[in-house]
Amino acid sequence: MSDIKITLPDGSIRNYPAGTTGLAIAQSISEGLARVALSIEVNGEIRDLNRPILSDSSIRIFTWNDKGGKYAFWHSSAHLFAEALEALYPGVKFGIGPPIDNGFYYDVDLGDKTFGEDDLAKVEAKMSELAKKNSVFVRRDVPKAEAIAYFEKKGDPYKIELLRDLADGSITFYEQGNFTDLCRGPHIPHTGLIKAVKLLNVAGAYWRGDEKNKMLTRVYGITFPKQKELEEYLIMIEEAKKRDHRKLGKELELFAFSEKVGMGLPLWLPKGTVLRERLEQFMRKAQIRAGYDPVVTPHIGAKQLYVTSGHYEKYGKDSFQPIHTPDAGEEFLLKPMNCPHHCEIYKVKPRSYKDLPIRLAEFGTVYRYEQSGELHGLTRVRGFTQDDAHIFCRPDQVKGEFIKVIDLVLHVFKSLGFENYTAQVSLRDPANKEKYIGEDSLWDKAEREIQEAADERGLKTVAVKGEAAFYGPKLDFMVKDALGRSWQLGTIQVDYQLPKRFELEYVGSDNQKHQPVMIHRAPFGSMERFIAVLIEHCAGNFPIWLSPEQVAVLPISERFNEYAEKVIQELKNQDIRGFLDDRDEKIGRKIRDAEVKKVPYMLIVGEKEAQEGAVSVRRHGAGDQGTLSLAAFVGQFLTENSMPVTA
RNA sequence: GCCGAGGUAGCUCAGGGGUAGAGCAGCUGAUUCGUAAUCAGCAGGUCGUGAGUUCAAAUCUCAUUCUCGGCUCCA
Repeated sequence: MSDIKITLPDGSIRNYPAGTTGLAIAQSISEGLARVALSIEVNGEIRDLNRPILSDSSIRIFTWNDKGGKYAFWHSSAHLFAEALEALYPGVKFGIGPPIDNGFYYDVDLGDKTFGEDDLAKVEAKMSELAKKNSVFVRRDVPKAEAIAYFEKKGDPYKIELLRDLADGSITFYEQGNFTDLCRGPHIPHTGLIKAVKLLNVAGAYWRGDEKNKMLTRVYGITFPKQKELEEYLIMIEEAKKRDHRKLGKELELFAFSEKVGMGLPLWLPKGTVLRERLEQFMRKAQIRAGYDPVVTPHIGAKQLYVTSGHYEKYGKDSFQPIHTPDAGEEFLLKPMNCPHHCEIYKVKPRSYKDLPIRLAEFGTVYRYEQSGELHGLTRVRGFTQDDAHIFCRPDQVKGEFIKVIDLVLHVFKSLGFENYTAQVSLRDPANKEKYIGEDSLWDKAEREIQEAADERGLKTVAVKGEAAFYGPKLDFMVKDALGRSWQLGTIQVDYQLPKRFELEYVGSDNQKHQPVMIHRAPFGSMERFIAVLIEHCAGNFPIWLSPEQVAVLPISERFNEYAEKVIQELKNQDIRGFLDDRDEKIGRKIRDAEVKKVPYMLIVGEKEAQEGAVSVRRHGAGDQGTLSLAAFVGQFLTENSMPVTA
C-alpha cells in the first residue's frame, strides 16, 4: 500500500500508509495524545479517529480541549444515553440527539410514560454501567432502503421521517453495544472514555421544532472524561445560579412581581429605581451629545395607528386586546411600539432635506402580550421601557447614521463592561417571505447597508436568517446571562416600510418630495432586560455610579451616632447616596450586613474618627482601606463616582 | 400556548391523613461594642386558590392560578 502525506497543524508533514487512522497518527505522535484524542479534523471535516484516511490530508487531532473533541464526546454520550434508555424502557422512539454547547440532549417519545427525577437517576446509573463496557462506535454506510427497513422493523417513525430527507448514499449508521442509530457522526473511539455522567433536566420539545407537531420529551445531560470535571461543572452551575437576577433582584430589593398586579409586570422598588434612573440619565446624556431630541408620547394609541403601521395585522390577535371607550366603535391599543407615534411627530410639519437626520428619542414604555410560558424575570416581561429612538434620514445618510448608532451601542457596552457580546445580523428567512412586508429590492438594500456598516466598524458579525423584524433587517447585540441563555440587548434596524406606510416625506434639494429612511434603535434594548443582564454580569456588585446605596456609615456604638449623622449629612450634601446604620448592633454585624447588601463603601466611625473629623474606609469585598479625613474621602469618592461619558 | 416539575412564616427550607416546624429577618429587653452574624424573650402561616374523598386533608383526587426548566414565539 502506498504512503500518503499527512500535514500536521504545525505544518510538518509525515508519511503514513494509506488507510491509516487518526488514532494511529495520534499514537505515532505520542501515547499521551492517543489516550486523550477524541476526534480528528481531516481537511476541515471532523471525523472519527478510527476511520481510515485514504489520501494526502491536513489533519488536526481534537481532544477534550477542542470544541470538535467535546462535540464528538457529547454526541457519543447522547448515543450512550439512548442505549441506556432503550435498555430500561424498551419500545422508546427516538427523535434527534445532538451535542450542544454544554452537553447534549436527546428527544424521545416515551408513549404514555412520564419521565421524572427518579428516571434520570436510573438512566444515569445505566449509562455509567454501559460506558464501562468500552463499546466501540462502529460506523457503517447503509443504503437508504435498508436504513428505512431497519427503523420500520424497530418501529422508529421519527428516524424514518429524518431518512426521507436524506439522499441515498449519504446515510451512515453508528453502532455501539446494543444500540444502532442513524447518525452522521463523528464519534469518540469507545464509550469507556465517558467517565462521568449527569442528566440535568427534562423538558418538552416539539418534534422538528414545530408547534404543530407532537411534543417529545427532551432530556438534557452532560458528561466528562473525569469525575472531577463533572463536580467542578456542577459547582459552576451553582455559582451561576447565585448571580441569577431574579434571586439578586429579590435579595437586593431592586424589583418585585405581584400576582395581583399581573404576571410579567415588574414593580420597581426604590433601590432598583435608583439604578434604573442612573442608567437612564447616562443614556440621555449620551443621546443629547449624539444629536437626539427627546420626545414623549402617550401609552395608548388609536387602533388605526397600528393598522397603518402593520403591527395590528401582524400581532393584533395575540396581543393585549383593544381598549374600548363609551363611544361605539372607538378603540385604542396599549402601545406595543413607539415608532408609529414618532412617525406622527415627524409629520407635524413639512421637512426639508436640510433638517435630516431627525433623531427622536424616548424612554417609551410598551406593552406586549407575551405568551405565558415565555415570561422570565425581567428579561421577558409584558410591560417594559425601551430606550427607543427613531432616526429619520435621507437614503444617502443611512450608512453614516447606522455607524454612529453602532458607536453608541459599543460605548454603552464598554462603559458597563460587556465584552462578550455577539453582533448578530438578523436577516429575513428567504423561505418564508410572506412573514415580511415590503419589496425584495428594499430588503436587499437594507440588509446590505447593515452588513456594510458593521464591517466598517470592524464588528465580527454572525448572520442569522429568519431573525429580522417583519419590516426590516436588524443588527442585534446578543449577550448571555449567568446560565448561558442568550438575550438580545441593543438593536439597530433599517426600515424602508414604515416611512412608506405613514407617507413620510421631505423636500429635496431638487424641490421634489422624497421618502426618508427610518432607523429604529435601542442601545439597551429594554431597561428591564438590560438591567437583568447587568445584574448577572456584575453579580449585583454595580459600578459605583450605578449603585443604589453607595456608602454605609457605620458608627461603632450609639455614642458616635451624632458624628455619624454629620458624616451622612455631608455625603448627602455632595449628592452621595449614603445611609446610616445606627442600629444597636456590634460593628462586625453592621459590616457584615453592608457587605451582604453589596454596598461599595463602608465608613466606620468611632472615637478616633469623631475626634479627627475622619472616617475609616472599608471597600466592599476588599476590606479595610485605612483612615481618611472626611473631606479627603468625599473628594476621592466623587472622582470615582463619575458617570462614563462619550469620548 | 405546549410538555414536565413545583408553591408550607418576609426570606431559605423541613414535615407528608390526626388539626404546623427550624434558621435568618421582624418586635421587645439587656448589652455600648473597632472591620463579615452579642444574648434572651416575643410575635408571625385559613400550608397558592376552589371544590371533592374522609370521622379527620398542609398531606389523597380534580380543577384553577402563579413560579421554575425547556419548546414554540419575541414588533
